[in-house]
Amino acid sequence: MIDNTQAVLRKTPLFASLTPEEMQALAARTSKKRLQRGELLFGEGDPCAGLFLVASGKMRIFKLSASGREQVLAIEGPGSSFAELPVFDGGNYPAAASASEDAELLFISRKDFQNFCREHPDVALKVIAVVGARLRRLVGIIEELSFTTVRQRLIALILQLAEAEGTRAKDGIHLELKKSHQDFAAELGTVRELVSRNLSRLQAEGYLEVEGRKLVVKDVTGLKRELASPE
Amino acid sequence: MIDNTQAVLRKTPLFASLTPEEMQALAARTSKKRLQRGELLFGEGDPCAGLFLVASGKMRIFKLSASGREQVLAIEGPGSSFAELPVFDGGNYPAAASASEDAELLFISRKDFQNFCREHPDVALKVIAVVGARLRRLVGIIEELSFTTVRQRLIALILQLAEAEGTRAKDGIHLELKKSHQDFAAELGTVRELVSRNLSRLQAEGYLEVEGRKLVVKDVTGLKRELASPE
DNA sequence: CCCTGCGAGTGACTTTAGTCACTGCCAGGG
DNA sequence: CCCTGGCAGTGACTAAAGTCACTCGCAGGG
Repeated sequence: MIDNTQAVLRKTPLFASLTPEEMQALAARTSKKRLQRGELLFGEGDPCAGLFLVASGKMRIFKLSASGREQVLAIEGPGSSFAELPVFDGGNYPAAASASEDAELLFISRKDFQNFCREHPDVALKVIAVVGARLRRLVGIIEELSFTTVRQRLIALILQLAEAEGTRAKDGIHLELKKSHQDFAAELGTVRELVSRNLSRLQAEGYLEVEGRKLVVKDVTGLKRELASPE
Repeated sequence: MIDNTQAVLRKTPLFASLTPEEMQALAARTSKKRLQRGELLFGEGDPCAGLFLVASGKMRIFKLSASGREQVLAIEGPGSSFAELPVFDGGNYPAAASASEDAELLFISRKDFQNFCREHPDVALKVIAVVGARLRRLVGIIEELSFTTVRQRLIALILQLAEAEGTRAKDGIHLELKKSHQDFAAELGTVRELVSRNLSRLQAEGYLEVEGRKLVVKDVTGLKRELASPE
């Protein structure tokens, strides 16, 4: 499993450009962590211990409201890093992280990472690039929350999933949902019931076929039209 | 006005730690720009020309929706920089920027700034810190949009303004609003009418005294209670 | 095999948000 | 002095969003 560590580093944009020796050095400073689906890695406001890399599985970065609602900020898969930021500014984690699938992580302590950055200035530039991408995504979330309806966000999410993991058939694109409505609601910034209802409604309107967690997207262009038109 | 340039650099966190010679070198590469209140500096999606520093006035960074609504992402005053990000990742500006007050800016072209960063690795670390702060603010906006009502956001904004620029009197904290309801609506992610209505309602409930653009916050603790309690 | 618990679907309802249309106010320019 | 244009307030309405309270179905554990 140890040589695996370097493979993970190589797949992570932050470190992909390191020489084998540098990787070796860095790999020696990582530790492993396993999480089961649903397990919490850290909570919002926890002091920042260091940086995490996703080796396998998926991590969910989210905010939790006083009333128990969740808002997902990001879902990070293999090759992604997260919590880079508090490592630098010394603040606490601004959001919580839990495993949305069983996951394996690599951990690098704050100190080690900071030292490493000082010795490898180009890594700092990579950090900026990664953080920049994250920032763009957050701006996207704000845009969606501020300008669009739950219905539109749901449609956008479905189209995205269909594109990414759907299989084309002659009656439409088949798609298997891997999460509960609850989870989708958290990603869309709403509640379970609205996901359920909007799915039903989209089905009633003929855009979709819903059967349990299996979806058939029947009218992609129609859905896209829904996104574009203001009503 | 030219020596002024260095004063601005010194006030900007990104460059505050440079030596006088470095500042000199950098100052030589900046150009000035003046904007009148309301003037647009760049639009969303424009290709990124470089980095801007605020010398005086205020800049509003915002998103514009298809239907004409605005959502403010940040307001940057003297000493702030903005558009650092696209400088690095080469993408377009993710949002638009306009002057919310008459403003003077310093401009540094993408190339110059990149070269400068390469020669001064510690500046790159500063960039990370600045971007980190920005990211935290965006997460805050998402949290507000997702979890709170317009009413609560308005209350939070008023309390913030009262704290920052209000004057204490025995009938409450006096506060002069410097922007239109329209502008506040854009900051809160809603529409003019709701700002107007919610202000009236807060007055009716005895929390505020509204008279044109003059506000008297009469019950700070009551308002804070409104923020905490879910209803 | 029953019980339990989670996830899903839905009806009925309340509350917020947003839209439209109009009125009124005031400041500045012609 | 009138006209115009930007800003503010509000009534009346529609439409989203969210809440509450159930019911149903199914999978797993005891």
